[in-house]
Amino acid sequence: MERTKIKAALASESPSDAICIKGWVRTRRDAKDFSFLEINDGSCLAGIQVVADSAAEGFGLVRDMGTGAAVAVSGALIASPGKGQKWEIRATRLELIGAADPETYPLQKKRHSDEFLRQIAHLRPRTNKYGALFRIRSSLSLAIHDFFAARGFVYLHTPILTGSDCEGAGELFRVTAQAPCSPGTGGAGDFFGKPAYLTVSGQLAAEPFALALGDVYTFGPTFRAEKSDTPRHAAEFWMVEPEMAFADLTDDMDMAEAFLKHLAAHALTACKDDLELFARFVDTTVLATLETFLAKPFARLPYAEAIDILRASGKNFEYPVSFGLDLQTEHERHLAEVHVKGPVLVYDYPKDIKAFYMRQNDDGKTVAAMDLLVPRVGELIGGSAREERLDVLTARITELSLPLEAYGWYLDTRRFGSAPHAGFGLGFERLLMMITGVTNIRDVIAYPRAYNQLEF
RNA sequence: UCCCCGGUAGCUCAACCGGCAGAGCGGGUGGCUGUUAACCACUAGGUUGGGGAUUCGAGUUCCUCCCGGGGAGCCA
Repeated sequence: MERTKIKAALASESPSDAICIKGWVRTRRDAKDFSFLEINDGSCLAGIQVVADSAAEGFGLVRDMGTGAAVAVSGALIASPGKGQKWEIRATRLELIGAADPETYPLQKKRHSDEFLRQIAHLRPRTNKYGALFRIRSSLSLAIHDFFAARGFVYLHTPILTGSDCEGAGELFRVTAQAPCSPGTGGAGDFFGKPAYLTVSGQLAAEPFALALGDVYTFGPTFRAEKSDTPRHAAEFWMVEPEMAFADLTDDMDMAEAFLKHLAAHALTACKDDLELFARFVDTTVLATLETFLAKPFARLPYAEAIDILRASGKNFEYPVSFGLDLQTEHERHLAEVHVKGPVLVYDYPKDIKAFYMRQNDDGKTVAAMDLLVPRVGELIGGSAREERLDVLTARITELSLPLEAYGWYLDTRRFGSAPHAGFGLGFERLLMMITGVTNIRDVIAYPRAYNQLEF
């Protein structure tokens, strides 16, 4: 008999006398002559209740169908006489596909700590919370493509391997085809004949495509070798990077705001059931947070004004606040959590604390850069208008003593048909943290990679 | 890399001033005609993260290493 997914079975309009489901036992409750089994197949948060008695073929195997076992159940889908569920399956045939030894199966039908589940990342998707998390992750990934597709963006795949150590964001992982400790590592005898790295951003590769296809975006893995051992950092994470031709910083901020609102709205509607789990057990404020997000325009604050606000706050910050210094975590939190109490776009940063490619403003002091700060998560988006003027960009590269020759291809885009353009990067895992209320980035990645951590 | 907290049964945690290592859940066995965090009874389960030191005696104090969590820096 053809397998029905539990999500579809639970959504049935009418009973059925022949249905087959396959999944994993979450819990079993035995009475004297019959048993209840709750089966989950990952298609949705809810499981389906199976009632089995001696009339069912294979009933003798029920004693081995403990938590974690893979089973197939055939029977009739009937309205449940019990409380708590609309439908249940009265089994006519039970099959044990894969047993799970109850003495050694690590997952119990009780709540486990995130720290414990992190150690069994290969089994945690079988829990309600992580099943829900990864369904939401999938759904939001697709929503990202929907958003850009609806606006005529081209989805661009930029390389994971790069020879450029000047992408301007963070520490890089080196890649080699040489034996460990070989003297030729990264040199002339190595695979590429020169040092190779894992990408820290697709932006520089995306810009030329924006200046050809108009609007493009990348969505893929990104690698940072910083020894940032915090709940908000991973060595491997996914980043969304739109890049738009004929766009300035205001267009950039408008796009970032529309993008996030689209994703928040999508989570509230398309991921409703899964999201409610997080609202109940992880962070009771997540739904309200998303609704606040949608309710009004994001606050926008020039950096200089943000500095004034921080100074006027009367707060005794650990780190100094003055024009020209980067905002520290405590400052970002004050702006997003205390001052605005919601998402805030801070823009026009001093040029000395920002990357070389950001467009210089006429004041000679600032660049057209923006960060989106959100409560609890901190920096969710970083973006800018790109310096499109060849002479200004060349001068800036020289001023910073960067290797001009390495940027030949990049500067070509400013040499031939240059145009204003802008873009931003969004850390996908941080978005998931914001939406679900999960506080550790390692719990929104299937198999997290971080400093001193490379398991599974 | 720095600062703080923690590591005790499969899981979550107790154990007072240094004095016999415990509970709940989970597991096993038995019971129960509709359960749903099922319920009731019984039962097994420990090198207290590793190493060293102090002491008549260390889960508890000291040193050191390992692992986990939180904060900072850096960033998305």
